[in-house]
Amino acid sequence: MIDETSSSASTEEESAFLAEYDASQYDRPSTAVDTAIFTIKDDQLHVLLIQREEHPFLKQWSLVGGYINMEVDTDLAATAKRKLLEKTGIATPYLEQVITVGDKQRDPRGWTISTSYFALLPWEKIQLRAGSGAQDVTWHPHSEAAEMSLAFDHNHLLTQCRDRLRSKALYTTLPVNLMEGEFTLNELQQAYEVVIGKPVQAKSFRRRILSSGAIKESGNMRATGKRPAQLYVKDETADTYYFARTMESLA
Amino acid sequence: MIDETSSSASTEEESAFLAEYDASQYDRPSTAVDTAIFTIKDDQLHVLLIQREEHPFLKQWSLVGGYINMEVDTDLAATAKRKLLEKTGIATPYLEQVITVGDKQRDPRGWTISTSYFALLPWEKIQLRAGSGAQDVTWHPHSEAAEMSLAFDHNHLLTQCRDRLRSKALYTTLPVNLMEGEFTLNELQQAYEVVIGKPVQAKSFRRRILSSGAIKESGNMRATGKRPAQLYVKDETADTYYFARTMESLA
DNA sequence: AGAATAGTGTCTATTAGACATTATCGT
DNA sequence: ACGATAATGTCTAATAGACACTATTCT
Repeated sequence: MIDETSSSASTEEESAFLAEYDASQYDRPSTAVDTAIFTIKDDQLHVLLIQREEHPFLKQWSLVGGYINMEVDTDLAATAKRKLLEKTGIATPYLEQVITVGDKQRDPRGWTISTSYFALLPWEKIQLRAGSGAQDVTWHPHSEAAEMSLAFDHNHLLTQCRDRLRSKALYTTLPVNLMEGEFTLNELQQAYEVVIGKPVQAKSFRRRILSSGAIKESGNMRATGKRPAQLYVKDETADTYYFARTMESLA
Repeated sequence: MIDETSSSASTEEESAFLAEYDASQYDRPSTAVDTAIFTIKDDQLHVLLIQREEHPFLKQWSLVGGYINMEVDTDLAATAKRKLLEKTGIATPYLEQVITVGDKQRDPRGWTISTSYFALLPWEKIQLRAGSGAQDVTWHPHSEAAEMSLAFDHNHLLTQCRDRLRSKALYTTLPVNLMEGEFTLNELQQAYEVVIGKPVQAKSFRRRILSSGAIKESGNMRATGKRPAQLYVKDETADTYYFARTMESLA
């Protein structure tokens, strides 16, 4: 059921309207994109933070983000990816939009909007790049970051991103995105446990993961002293798998 | 772990910076909020659409939305609620943020952002208000709306909202928000079936809902011809309940 | 009694939890 | 053989699906 007047995205009348339209004449909130970049390092969930070099919140730590550049960013995710590439050198992370906040209070300069994402990176891949002006960009254990006073409402955004990640780890194969190359099932299980914050049953875990199709045997074994472990790699053709039941996860 | 320089949201230096800051000097995307307002009417999922009175997409149907008014809207949800109140007279619907889209193409005037929400309303409560200028605001069956060519990328936003609603109906008590006052379990089951698009097992459904604590017996019975049915009301003190397992829903 | 709608009994199927047991390595 | 880590066997628990069956009303 197409409306009669619908397909006219370029009538003369509309062209005239657009020609006179001045995009900058109305007051608008400023718009940013902020990403909680997660990785696992030393058996702990870490998040990448940047120390601000400008007001407001000068010197305070913040998520990786910045304003949309309407010249170069084709869409919102492009802004997130651009900042991520600048700071970590990684172009194609797992990236998921979480929540958009916008109000009068979160920035002392007035009404602002920020769309938050979280990214998952395998630690091995990362080579940090000092930002312009030797900006301080460093990994913080999530537990510590959560206790810090971050810039803007980034504590809130970080919590939202963290909760989403933890919750999805209970019923999806998302944490597979934290792995790189070949890995054992026990290593993947550890990644899950770090994300969830609790141990999981090895047997249940293996049953679920292996039936999900998210990973496949690499053919090789890891010989680390005792009984060698089967090595797996991500099945790049597989989407994130959603289980019909959530894991309870142990006390 | 508080950074030494962190709590200084009002140093002299920062005050000076803020005083000189001119919020309008930078180019920014325009920012809107659009809501898919859902209700069930005649055993079909309906969505409220508005016929646009302005360019671009003049005369085409769109979701209920509009620009953020930085003067009156305290936050993003306030914009959604303001528009919803204007069109439906309802102030406190169930409202959930779904996705934020932003790119160069979705509006011919250039880079724009829209944050989408969906709202759930019981049909009985609604009294439509013709908008300013006798604007055309009407309910459309979702199946028809999905076939129409909506303004901007509202087909995409509608799909996202619809998918989120359907998906959550399989493992939460969200559809309870579509009910008003007293209702029978069969009526609630029908609401679920309309949202999901498939029939569900009565026995499983009753087991789940009654164990969720989302509703409680009203004490009254509905006498509609045959065996009378127990009437229930929402338990307003209960949050949306998340089941540990997803319903399969029948073919 | 019969029809219609409300609601239950109960059996099966699936899959997670628990945890004992076996498998395979290095020394 | 022993210790350690990898992996499996298998029993129980929880809950969804299927569907026959009972309950309550009206005519």
